[in-house]
Amino acid sequence: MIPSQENFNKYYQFLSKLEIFEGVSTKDLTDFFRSIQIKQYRKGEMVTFNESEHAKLYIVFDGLFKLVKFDENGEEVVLNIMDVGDVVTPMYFSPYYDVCAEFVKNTTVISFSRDIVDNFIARNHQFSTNINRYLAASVQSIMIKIEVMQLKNAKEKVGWYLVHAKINESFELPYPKTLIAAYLGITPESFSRALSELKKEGIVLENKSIKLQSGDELCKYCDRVTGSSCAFFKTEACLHN
Amino acid sequence: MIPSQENFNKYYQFLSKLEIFEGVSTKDLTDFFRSIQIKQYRKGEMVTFNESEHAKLYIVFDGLFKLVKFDENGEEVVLNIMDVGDVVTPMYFSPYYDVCAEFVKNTTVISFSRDIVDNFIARNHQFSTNINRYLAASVQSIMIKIEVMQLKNAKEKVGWYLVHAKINESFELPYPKTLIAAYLGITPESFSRALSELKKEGIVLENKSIKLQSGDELCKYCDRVTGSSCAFFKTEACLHN
DNA sequence: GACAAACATTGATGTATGTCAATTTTTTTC
DNA sequence: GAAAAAAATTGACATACATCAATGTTTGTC
Repeated sequence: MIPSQENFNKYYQFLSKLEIFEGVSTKDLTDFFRSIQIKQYRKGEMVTFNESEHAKLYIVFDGLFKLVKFDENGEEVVLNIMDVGDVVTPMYFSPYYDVCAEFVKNTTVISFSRDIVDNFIARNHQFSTNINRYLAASVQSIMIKIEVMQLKNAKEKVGWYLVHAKINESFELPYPKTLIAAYLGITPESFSRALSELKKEGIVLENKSIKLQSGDELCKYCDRVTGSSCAFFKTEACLHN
Repeated sequence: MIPSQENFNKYYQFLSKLEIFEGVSTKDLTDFFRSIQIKQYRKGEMVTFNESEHAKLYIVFDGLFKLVKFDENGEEVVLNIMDVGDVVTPMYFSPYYDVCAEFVKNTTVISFSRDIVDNFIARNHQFSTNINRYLAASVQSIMIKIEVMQLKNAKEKVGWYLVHAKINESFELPYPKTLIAAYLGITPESFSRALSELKKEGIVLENKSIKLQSGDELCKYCDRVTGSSCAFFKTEACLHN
């Protein structure tokens, strides 16, 4: 779908605030944004980024989806939860690597075809740098995910996710528990049991809002990268030295 | 250490064959390679890429190391096995994300400081593109790792690793079993038991060499991306359609 | 605001893989 | 090529989490 002028402005406003376009001149952006493609998906829909559909850069404008992989038995891994403003670039993946988008809400996705992106990268050094940073950040965050999945038990995983939410979303659990459980690689049952363990430590979830008894109960579940966005990072209240 | 002219040629030969320098003009490369730094590490050594040492691009010239992360209890995850020609770029990671190199053999590492790399990226578009591709490939391979670690049981993990080895290293197990076990997130004991399960299926490991009864026993453990490098990919002998 | 659908919790039970310990095999070193 | 060190195997046992099933709670829809 090619957007009308009015809609174009709406998308322009949205896109120009994203990190991957930071520092790119208004003129270049306007130009680049001319080639946006918009697509809507319904809650529950599932799309495989198969060979022919790989070659794009996708940005979530509105809604929510899971980036998942299935094995032969239909078991799924949640690679990432894609929220408004999040970016995914299967365009440089192997055409044989099938990832899949599973829409959790009705979702509007903005996409740019690979040629357009490659062309823009070639012409605009700032954008090229931004894409580098974005990819490096992806590498880092998946590495952290591996670490969490392999070293932590269920309680620690949930604790870790809660500090995350506490620091970034100010004490709100942003998604349904089932979704977070899947992201953490545990069952909803284990998630629930982990929560009741945490309750004993003074960490309570009251309709999606995190309540702490004394305030520092979650600190032991915090990693340094997440911690570095915390108001108390490296103060005497913080466990990171 | 700054290399002598003779050594410089040796490194030049080596580096110029790497994917990340593909398509870059000889002149630009020669220039860039002037700023290489060489460092040797001894088997068993461990180096944390702490804040001050993050800002580099590292290339394994010779030897072998594990890229690992430790938690508070000293438990480790092997994020990757770094072999000759492999590249790691913590330079765009958070300064608070500590990864660690654990040297499995005596190892020579070539590095470039971040300023130098950034500068080269700015001047040389081909190199910038290569770095993009390299980072995207990293994202993909870590995603595959997550998938393997979460969906497969011990036997399937080992089977998966063996197809890998079969296709890429022509029937040789490239590393000690303990190292591969750690990479797969299982104990050496489980690795060993998985191997004896596989033996029942006609897959035998005879001093680091993979012997197959009829030849297709490993196919069921193959993923499409790995498979796409196989000589029989998508032929009637292949399970991928 | 009633009903269905989705989400969440709780308990009982099973199992894959970790842990510990003893032994064998392979590799390294002098 | 003998001795020491490292790597691999095997068995007995423990356990965290998955699975299954029943029930309760929240959310969304007409």
